[in-house]
Amino acid sequence: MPEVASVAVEEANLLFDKPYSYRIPPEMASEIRPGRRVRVPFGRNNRLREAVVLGVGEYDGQAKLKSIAMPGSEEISFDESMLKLALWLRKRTYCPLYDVFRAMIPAAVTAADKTIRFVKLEEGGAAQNPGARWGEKTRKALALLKEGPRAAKEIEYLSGVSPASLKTLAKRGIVSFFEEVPEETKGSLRPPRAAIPEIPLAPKQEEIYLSLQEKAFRGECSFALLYGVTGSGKTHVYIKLIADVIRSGKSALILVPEIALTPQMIERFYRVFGDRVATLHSGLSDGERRREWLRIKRGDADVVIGTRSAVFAPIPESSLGVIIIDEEHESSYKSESSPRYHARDVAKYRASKAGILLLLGSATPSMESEYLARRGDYARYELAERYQNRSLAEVTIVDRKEDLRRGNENAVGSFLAGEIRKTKERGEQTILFLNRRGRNRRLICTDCGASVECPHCSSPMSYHATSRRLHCHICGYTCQPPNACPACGESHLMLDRAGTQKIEEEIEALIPGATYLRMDADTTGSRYAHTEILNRFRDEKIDVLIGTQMITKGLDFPNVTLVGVLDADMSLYSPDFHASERTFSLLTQVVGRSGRGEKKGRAVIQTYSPQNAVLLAAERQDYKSFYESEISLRKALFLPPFSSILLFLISGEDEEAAGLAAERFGRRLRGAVKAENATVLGPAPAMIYKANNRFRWTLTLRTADLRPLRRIAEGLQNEFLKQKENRKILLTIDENPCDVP
DNA sequence: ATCGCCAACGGC
DNA sequence: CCGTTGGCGATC
Repeated sequence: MPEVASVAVEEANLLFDKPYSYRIPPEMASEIRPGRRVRVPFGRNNRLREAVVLGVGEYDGQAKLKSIAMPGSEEISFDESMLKLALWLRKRTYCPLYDVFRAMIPAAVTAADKTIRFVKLEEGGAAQNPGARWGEKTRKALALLKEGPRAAKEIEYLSGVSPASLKTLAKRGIVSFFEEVPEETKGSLRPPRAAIPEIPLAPKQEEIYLSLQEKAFRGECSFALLYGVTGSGKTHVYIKLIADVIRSGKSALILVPEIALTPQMIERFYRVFGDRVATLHSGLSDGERRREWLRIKRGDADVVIGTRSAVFAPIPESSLGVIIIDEEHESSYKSESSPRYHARDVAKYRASKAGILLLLGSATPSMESEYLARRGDYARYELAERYQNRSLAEVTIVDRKEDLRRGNENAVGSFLAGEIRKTKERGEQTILFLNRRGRNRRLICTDCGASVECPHCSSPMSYHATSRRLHCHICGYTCQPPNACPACGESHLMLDRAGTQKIEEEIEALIPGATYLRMDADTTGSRYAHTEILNRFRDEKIDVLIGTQMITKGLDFPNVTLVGVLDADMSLYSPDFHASERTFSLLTQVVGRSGRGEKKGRAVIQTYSPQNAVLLAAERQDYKSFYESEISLRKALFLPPFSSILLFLISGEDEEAAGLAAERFGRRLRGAVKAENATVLGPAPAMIYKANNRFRWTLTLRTADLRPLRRIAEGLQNEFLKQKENRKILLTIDENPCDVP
């Protein structure tokens, strides 16, 4: 019987993060095993903390040890394979051990069930206030409550009634409050388990499917990359493969980027696999997330679809049958907070341990995956034709300088305006894409030209129409819009028009009578606004949909035959070496929204640099030539996939101290890797130099082989954090970051 | 992080 | 003389 357990404790700073030993009380001895979650007293005040058992052993009688306070539930623990995965992940994420465990099980699952406040109508309550005349909001709230009890927050949200008036209603005995654990079963209803329908495949799809099927059932690990142009029917191949896998009694794990953006794809899986589907994504409530996780854990669902963190879905290694990553090039698969893992790497690990097929799919494969596939590390498949022989959209690049020369400063150029008009006349629809990567409306001083910056970050604040406040996207700080410019003191602040708003005005002027809808951060405030806008666009045959990043993915409207990209240059000139790759992929995706039905699709790309090679490749929708020119550039510059990158981020509240610490660390790093095949750049100020009141510096290391450098980097990080002069300085390390910090 | 320990400093 | 303050070290 084990007497001692070594555990990873939560909220341990990197400075004192290490395995701690605890006695196992005899009555717990039979259930404590590696991977089990427990609570232990920690520190001088013996506050109970969550911990995960790493190993068990005998007590040598040497040290004085505290005892485990209580075991966590067996169901919500880590099996041996997941424990191993956690330790593997820890070696490449440079974070406290418990962070890795925390990322692997959703907080909604591990947290003790919380009750929330509900409201219900009191029996005969209304009779106590005969003839009472309520306000509109109160009447609406009471009408909702007639249907049954509801969460107080929900009532407030739906009716607009204030918490105070609800309280008043309770005081008068008309309603009453009670606390309850929210139901787990609430949520979207989906059809019951259905017979899986036959899916007709085109000959090329069939050929690929059969080859993948052979790999999937070979009983050993294999990796495959499916390159398929937009609309080529990759999903059909996935579904056939998944159907085979679950028929054989195993489970399928499917990763998609930000699921909220592809409700159509999820719908499709529900229609085919019914209640065998479980989803894990950010749009779920805590209760739904907990329910879905437990369904997977209990084996009640064998088709798991989710975003990045779903790669940790609790499917036992022996039941895992296939992993599919759709749109594998998407950067949202890389976590940008601790632990900074890439879901693709985790999927590779799980697939190789389980001895199964990992299938990566994309219309614009990442440079890394395409490189590995061409080298023969992955099997490579190609779907070059659109499903049912629909042709790809015809793309035209328009030089914006032409319009400017003629004095036309509209964002919608004359050629594009003409195309929109023709499309409208044919009774077809247009999508206009504004490429301003999450940039929101700013408050600008007409005197000095500065935009209002966050007081804690070197980053402009953005105006949110829903709250009528300024928000900082870096640190989350919000405030009322100031009256005077913080930079020059003049009170000439003006809200710039939203890019999409400006386009609306132009459409009105250029194409009289055209109907349009706008989709951006301002119009998609609530959870369902997204779907609502898209449904209206489709059902009411709105002429033009104007939107930002959020309209690029997965939309499938057969009547859309024109797509306009207003400013293709925006993402092209960024300091990140991924810029070309991102722009090409973005344009391909946007263009792919056009001509998905039987009608021919068109696309117009407006740019100031019409000779740019990336744009020209996008015009021809020629992934191959894009890849070939980009890969030779990467090779020449010793960039991934020819090298791996370690990014060191050093930050401190004291500007001078942070800079000096970065200098010191730079010298130390260069010294430590002298014998390795590595180059070090920096320290350089981070892109966002000040964030959250901290001044930030970066060092970038490139190497052909990461493996020997992991231990060196971890050692240097430890050494750095232990030094007194670095007391208030943070050092984080990111392997192959996707975004510049 | 967070807490307790000890040594230095200061008001009366 | 005793109370406050701040650096230091440990966390099983």
